[in-house]
Amino acid sequence: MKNYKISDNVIRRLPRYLRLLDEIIADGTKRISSGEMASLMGLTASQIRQDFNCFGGFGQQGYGYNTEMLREAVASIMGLNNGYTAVIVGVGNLGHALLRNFDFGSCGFELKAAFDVNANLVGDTMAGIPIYDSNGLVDYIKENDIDLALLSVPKTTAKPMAEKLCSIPIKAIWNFTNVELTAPGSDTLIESIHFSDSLMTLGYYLNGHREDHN
Amino acid sequence: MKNYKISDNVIRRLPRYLRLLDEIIADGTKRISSGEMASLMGLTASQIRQDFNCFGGFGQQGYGYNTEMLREAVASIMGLNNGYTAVIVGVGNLGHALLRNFDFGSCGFELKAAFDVNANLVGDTMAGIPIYDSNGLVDYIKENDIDLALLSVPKTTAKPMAEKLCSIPIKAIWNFTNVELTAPGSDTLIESIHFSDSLMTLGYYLNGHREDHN
DNA sequence: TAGATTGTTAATCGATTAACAATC
DNA sequence: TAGATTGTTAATCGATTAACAATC
Repeated sequence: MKNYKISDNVIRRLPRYLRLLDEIIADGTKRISSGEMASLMGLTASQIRQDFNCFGGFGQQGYGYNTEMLREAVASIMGLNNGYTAVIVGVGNLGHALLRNFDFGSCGFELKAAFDVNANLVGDTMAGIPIYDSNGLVDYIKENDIDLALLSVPKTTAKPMAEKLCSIPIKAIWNFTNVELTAPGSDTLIESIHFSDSLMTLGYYLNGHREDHN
Repeated sequence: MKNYKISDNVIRRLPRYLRLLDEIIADGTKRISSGEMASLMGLTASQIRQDFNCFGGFGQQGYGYNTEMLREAVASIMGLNNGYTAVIVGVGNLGHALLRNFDFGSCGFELKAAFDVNANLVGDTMAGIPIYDSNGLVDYIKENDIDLALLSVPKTTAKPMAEKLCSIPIKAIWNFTNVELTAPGSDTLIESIHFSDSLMTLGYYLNGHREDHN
């Protein structure tokens, strides 16, 4: 593993490689060349080889890449076997849907608990996940050494809650609140899913600028 | 409006500008310089001026930008006033949550209807939105000239459903299925929200590579 | 071995940053 | 007017693509 900075562009292609590899492994494909991957994904073979060589050589000249070995290498880079732990903060419609639907395990995370202020929810168990009172959140994170908080509270409480989490500090926040969050003076990583940014981007391309999306 | 290609990087910053502008307009700020925006957003003043100048000059030398004018300019570029129409395809947990929670209007879209195969849901109205049988989806889109389908069906039906939508063709698909979709031979725009890509990226940065996220 | 395909260096392309003249 | 800040051109930086020697 090299020490120089690997660009975020490369990192964000890794999950796509993983997705492709899972698909072709399920089909029984044992080996693949960078050229084949390229045409399946709409990238160049050069770029794919460059990407993997940021982390070391996973291929073999004249042969290509062993799909299962490559899959394991990418999984390991992404920390999929690190047993990260997560909690959900805010069990409204969206938190609820993610709790029930989202496969944390396939991303290397174990969902341990959920937290809400709503007394009607507190004490319940949903899909095997206990829902606790938000008052106990900070202590729970400290005591159980939780890595990540999925933040799905209402917009109005997003910033104070994020600040509280950063001050623990928790290692990472996965932000679904559609509020721009920063972690000044804290090491907490913040990764946001901004639904509206994504939809507005589509609005732009629908707005007569469709030449070149995808 | 220029005719050369504007990069996707620029487009994806526009919603962030909009978010900032909404925030400072709410605070009563009437004008702002590129330098002030830059420090609030962690960008450079140069980049901000370059971004806006892709679409024409919205500022005034010696003064800066009028926040409300700039907000309107960005909104117009993103097509926020175009009255786009949308339907939800698949009313499971996630589709349900988006139907109830997500503010389509603030992105320039009007949610018209939802579709599902589940007979228990068909005929209901949720948050003012009727739920119809999926059998009627294609006709509904054609007859009502729907611009966008939010795709939140189970993984297994994602590809065939996407193909069906592309063959109409619908103008855009907003893909929440976590399946890689393409629209070969069709003009349909596809924009995907891959939750797991986002979470795996966090996994990477948690995995001892934290130097430089954000 | 000959053919294929990687790993890696070099060339190109595009995006960001810096600089500054124009101008409000 | 003088000061401030844009719009825009030029310089830099980084990412992608091309080329090819290494090697399985």
